[in-house]
Amino acid sequence: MKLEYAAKQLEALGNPTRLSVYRFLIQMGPGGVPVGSVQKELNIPASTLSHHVAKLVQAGLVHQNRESRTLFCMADYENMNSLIRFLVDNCCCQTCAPMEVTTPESVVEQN
Amino acid sequence: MKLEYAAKQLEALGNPTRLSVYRFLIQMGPGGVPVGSVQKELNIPASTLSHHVAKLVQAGLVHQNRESRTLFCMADYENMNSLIRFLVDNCCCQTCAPMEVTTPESVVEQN
DNA sequence: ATAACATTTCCATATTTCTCGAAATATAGT
DNA sequence: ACTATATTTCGAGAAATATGGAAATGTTAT
Repeated sequence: MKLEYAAKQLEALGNPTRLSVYRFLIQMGPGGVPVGSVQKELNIPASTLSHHVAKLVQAGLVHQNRESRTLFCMADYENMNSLIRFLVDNCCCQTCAPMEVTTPESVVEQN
Repeated sequence: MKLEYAAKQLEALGNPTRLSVYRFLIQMGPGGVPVGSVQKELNIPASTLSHHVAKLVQAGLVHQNRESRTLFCMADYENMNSLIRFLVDNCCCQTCAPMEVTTPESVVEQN
């Protein structure tokens, strides 16, 4: 993964509101949740939330999937795994007892 | 680790310049490097670099250690490990084949 | 004391981010 | 057509970030 791309994802997560949104999406599982549910659950004004979600989508950390009137949001597990791998490979002590990270083989280096 | 603290660290890393500084510090090993070396190596004006380093220090990701005239900077491995653990525990697919992360037992939950 | 060196702080500017109400858009039901 | 629902876009202000030259600080050597 390119450093610029990783930085963009880290920046997207580097805001308490967005990080809590992302965590919530993870907690809600791969099926995703309507934006409105996030809004009510975390008590974020609709337009503010929309901006934050857009930023997460732009960074490739969240997907959206329209189902008639409701827009479902879901965390992108693979991109998150790639990001964590970037951190482990590039930003972790190399000589220390290594952090062993096992990922499903579906997670491939990309971007 | 508290979400706000994790967000602060992610924000600190979420800038290409700072991320490259941090990566460089990691690469240079636990002994640390003078600020000036970072400056020359990565070609960042002194005052700009100083600001960025300060932000990394504030986030607890970098330590500084003065040795006469030169100020050595070194990555904080433990806090980085805690951050990665936060991401794995809170922001990763819980039902997927889990990412197994083994850390030295010295790494303890903090903040 | 003065000079050289390493780094930070001061300062100013340009840019970006964050916030959120109001209006717009898009979809579905009556 | 009209209404209700779900979400985004517009617009605008306040705050924060990023950048870097110049001056200040602290340290060592002469």
